Amino acid sequence: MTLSGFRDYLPGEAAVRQEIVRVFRETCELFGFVPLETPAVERWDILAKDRETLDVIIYNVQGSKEEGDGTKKGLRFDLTVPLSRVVAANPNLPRLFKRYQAGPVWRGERPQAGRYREFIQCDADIVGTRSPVADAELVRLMGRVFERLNIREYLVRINNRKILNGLPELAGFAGEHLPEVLRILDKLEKEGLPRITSALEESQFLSAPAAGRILEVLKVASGREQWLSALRDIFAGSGVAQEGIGELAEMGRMLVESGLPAENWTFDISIVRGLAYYTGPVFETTLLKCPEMGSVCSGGRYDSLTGVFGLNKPATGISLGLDRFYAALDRIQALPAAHAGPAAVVIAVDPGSLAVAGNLAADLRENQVRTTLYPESRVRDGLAYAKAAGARWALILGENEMTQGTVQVKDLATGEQKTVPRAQVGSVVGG
RNA sequence: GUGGAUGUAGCUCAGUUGGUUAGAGCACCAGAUUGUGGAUCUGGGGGUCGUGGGUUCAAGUCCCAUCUUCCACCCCA
Repeated sequence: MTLSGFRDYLPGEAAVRQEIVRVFRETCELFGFVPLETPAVERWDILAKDRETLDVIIYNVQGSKEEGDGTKKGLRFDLTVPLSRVVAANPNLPRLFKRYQAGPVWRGERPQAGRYREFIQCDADIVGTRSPVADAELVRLMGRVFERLNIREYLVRINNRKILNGLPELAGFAGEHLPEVLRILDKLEKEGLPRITSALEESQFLSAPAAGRILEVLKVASGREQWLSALRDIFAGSGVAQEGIGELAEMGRMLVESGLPAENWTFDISIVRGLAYYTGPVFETTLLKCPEMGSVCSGGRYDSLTGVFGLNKPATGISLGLDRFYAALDRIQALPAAHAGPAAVVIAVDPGSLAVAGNLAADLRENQVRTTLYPESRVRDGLAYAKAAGARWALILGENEMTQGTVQVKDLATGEQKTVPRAQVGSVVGG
């Protein structure tokens, strides 16, 4: 029995999860990223550096009696803060640092479907450039991961915090109330424009004209070229917003050139992102067939986070939530196939044949065939194991075969069985 | 963290206003078949009814607590 929000992954599920991570890693390397690994446990002041409110979700780590020091520590709740720490602590890293990392993180929130207390994040980050080209590369990278997993029906929605930062100026409300306003905008997709409209109109922080200006922005909602030009007009007087719009325009051009299909991305003013450290472009990805699972992959630019640790470098990153992604794919029956378990099972008829069977298994493995040597000389059980394990071939040998120098090769998919000379087994099973 | 549902065999579930040794299908195991799985037949094992208390002559059924999973809020992958 596991703790609430913590789970075991039995082989069938674990194999598929690892397959997804494998695709993620390969794609990252194809995009020129290098791996990074950091500890699960971090000093508390590092984790809580950016936001005191995060305290509520950070797991406390008591440490052992033996270690005895009073350092307060906790489990990492994301991979971005540790990355920022590493970057700040290692000034000799390449000026342009592209790293990927897949590993567990912990958050003490109430579990729900696709939402756990321990979950794996697959992160790709680019440190050392302010160019929106980097943000576009991250979106393209994750698009590639989706494509390789045969997921075509997904949508990356992109916004820029700089545009949202122009809202107080545009609508005429105090900047300190922006977080409240953003919380309302964030619910646009979930609750719909009518409810958001009344929420804005009823807000204590907003005058009627202010609410009206915000609604004007909301009506543009999402789009690509038209969206950009509409916002350019609305935010004509705001320098920050214009800067943000310009960055998105460049991102958009790069996405088009990268070959990301137009139906897979859009700009959307209601994408906010809760984490406070975002400063520029932000993105969220949902599976169109499973919108109720929410964002399975998201991220954004955090140009000032490394500064918190003493070395100021711009950075942008994206993160695929493996567990939620898996839960969503499972729900829409789109999980990738995973090859795990033996392709061939070698079965000895009698104890005297086990050694020769072991030798045959070694040969098959030498030929890259995933092979189990059935450890007992019981044909019935060996075949049952082979079937249950999903193996394609059963290779049976006993005294008769040993004297003839042959092996019985049974194709478990068709039930066909034939006598094959020992030397040819590799070509039959391998091909 | 707040509010609300849920929990019976490995899985999906049934179980009548509390009333004898708690059932079904699938799965599993054994035999028919001591060198051949998946079909068929016959037989079989398996549940302290999530856990712990309480009410009652009697609790799967009622009450309380606790845990799990799920839903909403919050937050987010």
